[in-house]
Amino acid sequence: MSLRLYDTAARAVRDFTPLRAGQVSMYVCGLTVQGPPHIGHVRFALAFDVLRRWLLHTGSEVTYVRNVTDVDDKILTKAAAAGVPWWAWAYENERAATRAYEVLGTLPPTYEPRATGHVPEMVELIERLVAGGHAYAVGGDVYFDVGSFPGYGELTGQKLGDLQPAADTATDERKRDPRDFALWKAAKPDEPATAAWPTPWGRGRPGWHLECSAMAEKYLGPEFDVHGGGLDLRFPHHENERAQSQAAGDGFARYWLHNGWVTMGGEKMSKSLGNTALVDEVVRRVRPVELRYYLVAPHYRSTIEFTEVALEEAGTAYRRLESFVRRAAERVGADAGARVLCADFSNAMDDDLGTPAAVAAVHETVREGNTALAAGDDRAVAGALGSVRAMLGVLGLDPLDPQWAAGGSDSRLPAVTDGLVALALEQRAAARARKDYASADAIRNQLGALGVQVEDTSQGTRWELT
RNA sequence: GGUGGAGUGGCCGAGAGGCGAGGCAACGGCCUGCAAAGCCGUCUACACGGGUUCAAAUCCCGUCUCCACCUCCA
Repeated sequence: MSLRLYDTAARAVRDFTPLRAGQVSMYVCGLTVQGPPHIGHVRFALAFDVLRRWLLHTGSEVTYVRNVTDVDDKILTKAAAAGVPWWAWAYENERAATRAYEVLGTLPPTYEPRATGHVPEMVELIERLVAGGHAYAVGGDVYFDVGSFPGYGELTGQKLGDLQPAADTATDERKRDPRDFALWKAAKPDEPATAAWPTPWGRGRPGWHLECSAMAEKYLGPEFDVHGGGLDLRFPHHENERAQSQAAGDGFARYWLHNGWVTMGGEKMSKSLGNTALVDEVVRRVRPVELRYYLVAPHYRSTIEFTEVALEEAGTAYRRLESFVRRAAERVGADAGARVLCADFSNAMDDDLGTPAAVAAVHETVREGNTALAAGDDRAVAGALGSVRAMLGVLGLDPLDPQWAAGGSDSRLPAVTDGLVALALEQRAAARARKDYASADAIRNQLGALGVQVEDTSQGTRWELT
């Protein structure tokens, strides 16, 4: 069986055959860096990280481009409200996004272009569209002429006549058709001069959709394999990208993939609804790897209703897997066992990244491994360990991966240390009370050897690290 | 109004005509000095009403509820 993926454009699962065998090109819409990312913002990164890992595992090279939208209306508004330059606001939030991607163990993209770095490419693309009769300038704005592209609406099954007219009243009368969308926006007097670039149509800034068309072509060529992003990007963003690029003569994306929502209280997680959980905050209470398990185990196209109970359950389930891997590694060595995947796992992954069934396969292998562990069958333990690590690796969840191995990041450790030292000191106090000074001194010496210096004061015993 | 998606056992969460996904919780057992972990077993569900079929959670018709997009949005 080979990989099959659900293609939004086809509204069906299709066999996946890349343009060039063994070399997959992916463009994934990244974040508009207008604020720190919440759990919902980050799901797409995990979903496409799993796709990438699966492609890599099955022997493909993957060129993965994920953009950063670092100039747009919201960035300008929010930065102005905060009294900060828009570029500083954008960069601060870009760093927050990068931290979130990293803490959840996503592989870094092959390249991560910023919109502001690609104005010349965008201008060129607009020129091609104007020359081809697909775009027109009005004042300093340039609009895409939706009527000039017969395929408009095909991606999402929209008919032009059924669309609700756009609500951007200010520019309405300048458009030939209310559904025409901005490729380029003229600079406005109240916007910072630094947020405008010179073009043949005057100074201005990019319309949102244009950047992806321009950057995808620059880094992946006129036609590439996978274009991904969140569900909400289907329309208008991806419909518009597709229209621009194809009107300009590019083949553009061959498969369109969209991930589902993270909801809270039944509704899409979003700042305006106030139902968000920031990645930074959640990761303080829950180990990042457990959060990753929680977000990766359900199917990427289904909705995840974010609840504390479900998050805890995911943690428990993950710890079961982790516990087997650790115990098995102690027994037979971390690298023992062939790294072969279960057939069930591979079949599940090939079937539109069926992570739920894939995770079930991991749990079953762990059960076999636990049985082998109890029976003292080291060969079987090694087999299960190699297999489990390989499968978890594909999901980015191998507990022994250096990404997760650093125990120092576990926030519970200081409390554990306090408790352990207190425990030792209680034993020592008990020994002193019965005048067993040999035992008391032995405890003090052992603690000292670990760098814990014990001092008996009139206020009681205290300790510090030397 | 248009387009798309969802409703599954105590909970999470898959599946998509017939063989009890998986996990969490609970209960019983094995193991264990006790516990934990682990293993075995129990709990047989698919929003509602019709229909098709030997057989429907899965297909068809209808109904209800919820969500998303059509304006910025992962």
